[in-house]
Amino acid sequence: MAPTPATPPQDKPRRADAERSVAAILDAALEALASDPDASMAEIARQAGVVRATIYVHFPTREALLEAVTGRAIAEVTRVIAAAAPDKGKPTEALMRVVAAAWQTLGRYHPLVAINTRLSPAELHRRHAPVLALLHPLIERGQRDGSFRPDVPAEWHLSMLLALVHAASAELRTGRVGATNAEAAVVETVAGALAHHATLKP
Amino acid sequence: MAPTPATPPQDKPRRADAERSVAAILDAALEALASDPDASMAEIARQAGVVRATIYVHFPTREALLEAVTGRAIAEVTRVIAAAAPDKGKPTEALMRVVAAAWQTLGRYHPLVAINTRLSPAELHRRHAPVLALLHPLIERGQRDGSFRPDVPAEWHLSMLLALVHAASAELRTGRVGATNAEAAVVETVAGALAHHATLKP
DNA sequence: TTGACATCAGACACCTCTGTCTGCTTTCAT
DNA sequence: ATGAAAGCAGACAGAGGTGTCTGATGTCAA
Repeated sequence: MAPTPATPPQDKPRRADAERSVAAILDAALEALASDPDASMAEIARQAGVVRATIYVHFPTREALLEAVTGRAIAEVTRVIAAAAPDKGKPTEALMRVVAAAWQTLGRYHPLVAINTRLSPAELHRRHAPVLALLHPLIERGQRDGSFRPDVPAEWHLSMLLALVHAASAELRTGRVGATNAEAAVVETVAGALAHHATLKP
Repeated sequence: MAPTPATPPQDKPRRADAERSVAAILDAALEALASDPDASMAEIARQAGVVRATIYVHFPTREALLEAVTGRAIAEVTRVIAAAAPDKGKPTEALMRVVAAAWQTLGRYHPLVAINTRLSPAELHRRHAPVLALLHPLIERGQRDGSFRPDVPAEWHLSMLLALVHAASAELRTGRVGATNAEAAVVETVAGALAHHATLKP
């Protein structure tokens, strides 16, 4: 319930070595939590080349570290989506443009997606709230003009979108599909999933 | 690696009260793990109205209990899917029929889906192997005849299918969508996601 | 009815993780 | 160059979890 700030930002100007440590810790957390979403602080510290206590200098608790890691990624994706102008052009085209943009940015954060699997659906939605809020008008616009299936709430489409993108990211990590095909595949899969195609109804 | 049997079946004929205990434990595990996938053995025992040690009489380890709970559901869904004849009729129609059948059976196991979120993608695929094996030929058949997008491996489609059904189940549990709409929505969402629609490609 | 099975109640050893604390040393900023 | 900030090393208490065990009590099946 507490309005925890996503990233514990540059409140106080940190010293150069502190800045380096924080970066190393965040990167290590990203990697460590990718292979094991329950990775301990000790494991993260080890990968960061840092002593465990050092983490607690910058992040008061494990939870805070998690928030910082995910917040960084979500914030970046949110920026990219906003830049892709979800409110411009035909809904289907806008959707594909937005998903493509998000996917590319997500490229740097595929490890992070594994963390999502440790969240309850409610918590997952809470963390993705900025992204979902940005997309909600687009979905409704598409439902009004018949681009997207109108007989479900917009939240349904948003959940499916989220699930597909995350699953695609996981698929990429397994190596079952190459990075080259992945972008086109995820864009079209999402577009097809939300689309309102009368032909499919017998 | 060990070929653990999904359900520790009726090796030895258990006594009537033992049978009752096992059932209560499995049901309690289902519920407990739904609200918290990390629920402890103590919590499960409490909900089952049983002492913790009793669980260990029937399930040697926590892992084994988890296997038993998930195995029961997967086995049932597998049976239902097989009964829906995925190899008969046009691929798209077969897919919709199969998804609808699976979804209905899944109805009793929606709590269980939460457990999936604690599994790595690889582990998730392992547990769903019986289901995926059953669907694999259908996907390939649909790719050959142009029903499903052919430019991705069949495994891609299977992953997206799995992700959508699980997400839909989660969506249902949040109450954001009613049970009445859910079946049609999930069926059409899946069908649209896998479909090969040339019109979407600009 | 009787003996084997199952449960209960409670304890135990063991483990892992978190968060804190205490010196001591290194590194940065001024 | 000097003091403050940051890091290291290692320890600590506390919480919570798992799996095992014992002995007493209840329950089923033949």
